[in-house]
Amino acid sequence: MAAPTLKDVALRAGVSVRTVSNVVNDYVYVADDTRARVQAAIDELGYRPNLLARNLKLGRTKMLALVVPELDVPYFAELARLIIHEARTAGYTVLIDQTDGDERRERELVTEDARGVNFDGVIASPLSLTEEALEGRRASAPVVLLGERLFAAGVDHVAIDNVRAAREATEYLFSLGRRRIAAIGVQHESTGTAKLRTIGFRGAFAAAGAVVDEDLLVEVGHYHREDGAAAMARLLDLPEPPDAVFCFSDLLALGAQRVALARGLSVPEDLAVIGFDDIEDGRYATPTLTTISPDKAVIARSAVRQLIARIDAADEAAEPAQSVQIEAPYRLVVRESTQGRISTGGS
Amino acid sequence: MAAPTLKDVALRAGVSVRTVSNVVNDYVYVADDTRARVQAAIDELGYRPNLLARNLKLGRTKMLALVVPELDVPYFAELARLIIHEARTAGYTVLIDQTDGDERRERELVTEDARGVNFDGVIASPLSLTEEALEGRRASAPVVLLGERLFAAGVDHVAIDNVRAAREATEYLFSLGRRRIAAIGVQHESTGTAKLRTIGFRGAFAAAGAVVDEDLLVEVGHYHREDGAAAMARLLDLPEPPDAVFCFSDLLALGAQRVALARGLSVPEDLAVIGFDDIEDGRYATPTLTTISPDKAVIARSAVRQLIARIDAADEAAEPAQSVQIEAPYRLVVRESTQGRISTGGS
DNA sequence: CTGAAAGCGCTTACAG
DNA sequence: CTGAAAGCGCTTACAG
Repeated sequence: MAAPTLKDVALRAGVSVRTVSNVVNDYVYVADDTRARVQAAIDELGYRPNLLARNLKLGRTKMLALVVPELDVPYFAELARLIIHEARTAGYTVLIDQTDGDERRERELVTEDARGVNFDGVIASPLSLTEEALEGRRASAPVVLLGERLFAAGVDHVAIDNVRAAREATEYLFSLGRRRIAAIGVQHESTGTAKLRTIGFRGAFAAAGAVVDEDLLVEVGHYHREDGAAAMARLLDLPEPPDAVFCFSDLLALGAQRVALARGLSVPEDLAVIGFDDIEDGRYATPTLTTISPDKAVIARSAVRQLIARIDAADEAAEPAQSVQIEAPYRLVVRESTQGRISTGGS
Repeated sequence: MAAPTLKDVALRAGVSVRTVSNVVNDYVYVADDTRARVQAAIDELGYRPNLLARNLKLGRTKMLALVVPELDVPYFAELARLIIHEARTAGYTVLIDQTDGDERRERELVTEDARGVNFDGVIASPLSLTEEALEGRRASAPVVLLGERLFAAGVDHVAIDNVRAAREATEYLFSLGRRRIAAIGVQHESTGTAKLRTIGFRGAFAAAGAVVDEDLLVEVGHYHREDGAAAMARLLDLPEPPDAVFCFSDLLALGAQRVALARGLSVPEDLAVIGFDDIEDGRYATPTLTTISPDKAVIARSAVRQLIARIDAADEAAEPAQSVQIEAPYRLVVRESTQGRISTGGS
């Protein structure tokens, strides 16, 4: 009843465990007849190698940890899907650590010593990780960070140019003739994405020679639909409501759009809405959502490959190489929420 | 540079590894001063137990595998979030296996011998697993299945009563006075959810003394937005289009609704739409989506607890207990897509 | 091409 | 309450 071991197979095939191991691991120098005999024993016994023992011996697990704040945020779910796919292609399984945005857990997972642990490396999309936390990091498992750019931290990153993307989104709204342009998603506490996108937003105003009405910059606790909804409600209660809004995530945009529509506004006629992330949701909303679309496939692929390269490099005990900053492409995807209208006519 | 081991700590504290292990594992019978001395050594060395070694020794990993077709389908993402949360509460980490609906992979993960593997148990939400596959299963790791009911298979299940839920949804449409009621989501190949919901749908017709117009039953390849959109387009091209549609998932419903709106129909005036799953998406769509809402928290909690109970029972080597069928509650959530309208007026 | 043997770092039955 | 020692099931340097 106990699972057959390498030793059981060796006994049955009349060879040493060494040879069985060689067969199991497709080692080349095994005589054909030996291999056949061993394979027969394996099949008869239904032998399957014990991964736990292999892990201990080799010191690696062929598992990657993916650290995300919330798996049910579509952007993370879509990214997770791609990352799992890439990892699988490379022979790795993904273990998900959901932090719920808890900074302490993010920090632990990314900065703590991770030797002898169940994964070989970490891909993390931190919400609130500070540069200081990263400076003091003593993790032995390689880490690749997603979606932020905390320079000087000596950690590999994959991200789009958030400043430029945000500026493009805002400039596009200017180009439509909008003048009272709001932004939803500012976070003063943030060291990351929110700050960069705010800089881009302001940059577009500067370039247009326009002045930012600070009342139109709305801070949010999270990047969820409900935060977008609450923010929009506040904006619409202003004496002079906006005629366009740039939301720092598609979820914020969908929440904002919902409130605008529910209050009887026409989108885009009365209010142009643009989001960020290009989640599938926005492609089926009515109106469909204009958005900044980061190339998630490139982000996932780059992150997995870079991480695995680090893992392999660690095996060869080379000196720690320079940290790498990978810039993924993005594009502005124009849909109905800023330009078209659905065929129902209206207004 | 090498990570400190139990032995290093023992040497430094002047005790045996046994004692260090006792301290690390909070074994009660350790003298206070011994404990203090060992703890000091642990802190000085920065010792952290090697999980890989512990796994091998104990034969378990405190990891659960979650097998889902696609992580970026919101229903699975929301469920995954809850499952990860529950697992964490119980001291388990979750490893995600994404099958892309590939039946072979589903089968392998659920039915193969899983001794000496990186997880202690499996929660699976199979798309195409057949009863036969389950009959022949020789997995040693416990399995809990989600969302289907393949009786007689001797595997634990957690599911809502899909037949009753589907009938209720359909009866509700009848109660609104709708008569040409379509269904999107039929799958003739399916052994699971789709079949059960179809039965419920037909049951409502039977109860109402109405005849199902087979042209209004639309089969789909997947339960995605695009499938719902394509199905709706077909229905609207019918000489006598439906006045209501029951979609077997919210994604199908959102796709269907999008097409209806884009063609200038009013929802719910011209077409009532009801979905299944209650994903957050539907709560912010315009109009908001009426749906069957399975209690995902209960599903996640029941699944994790049942699985862990099996894992613990296996430790005690009791005889394999009867399989358990856990029925989770659900409710019909009525929103704008079947009754209200947004304040913009219209029609 | 293959064998005998060490060792990865833990946990724990057995003594005391 | 603690020690000395075996063993979980692999991989692999060392010989031959």
